[in-house]
Amino acid sequence: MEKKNTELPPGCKVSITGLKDVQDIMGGKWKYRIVAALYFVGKMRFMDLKRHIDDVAPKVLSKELKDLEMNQLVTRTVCSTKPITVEYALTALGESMQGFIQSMADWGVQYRHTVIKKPVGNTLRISG
Amino acid sequence: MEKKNTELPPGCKVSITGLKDVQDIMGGKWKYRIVAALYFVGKMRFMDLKRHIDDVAPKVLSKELKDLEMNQLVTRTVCSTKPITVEYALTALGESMQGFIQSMADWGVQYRHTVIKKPVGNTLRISG
DNA sequence: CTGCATCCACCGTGATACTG
DNA sequence: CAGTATCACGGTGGATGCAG
Repeated sequence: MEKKNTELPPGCKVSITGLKDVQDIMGGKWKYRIVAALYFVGKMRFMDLKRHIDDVAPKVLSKELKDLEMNQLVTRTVCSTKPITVEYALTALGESMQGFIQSMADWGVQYRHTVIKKPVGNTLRISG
Repeated sequence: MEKKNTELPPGCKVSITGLKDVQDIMGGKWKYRIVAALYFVGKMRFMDLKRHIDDVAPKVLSKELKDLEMNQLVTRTVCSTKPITVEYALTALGESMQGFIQSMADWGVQYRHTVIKKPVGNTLRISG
């Protein structure tokens, strides 16, 4: 099995594997928004989350949450209330993403300022 | 035009717009790897890049590069050599992404350690 | 309220072959 | 060498309806 020359220089510190893992875990259109919402708002029920996040289709939200739960970034708690409700919350692991998510968002804001030159709005809404 | 309740708490510092911008710009399967390769290896020709990055199909690599160029993250320089060659390099803007890309990759490595519990390899190849 | 089932349209990705 | 053309395929996201 022939190895191709895919080596990076010795000083290289970035892990492509790490990048790919993150892309797998956070793939899809909504995961970053879900995590951000849960981080800043705290645990939420399904419909609250849905309303916060641009009215994503329930099927899609459900799937995204299931993915996040499987990867141990979110917990799902069923409350035995009258009509059943379910609460979602970030795990410690999920919260630990805030660091680079923040960096990413900040870069995006900076990019918008310097390149797109259009306002960010007031950066305080989940949708838009 | 009815506004939905999509407000985040006043202390919120993350910009969803910023996140979406980054997702738009860096969408697709290969862009992070391309940027990482160009960052650590420096300017490269098309085929070199292709070889570095897991032998991605030329059509796909071409498209990704065109996207990155359009968003001013890479430059494309045609060299009038015998058979024409083209060099791709990061712009300052592209290099400025290294910060959060690094954070993201590091988080991914940490995640792999604590959750997947499988080795990262030696983190020094673009593919794999 | 939650979220699954079904159906469907679209796009991203990929293999291969070909042109300048 | 640096791409483009063509074709094919699967996954993702979305609409709607229904079930626990």
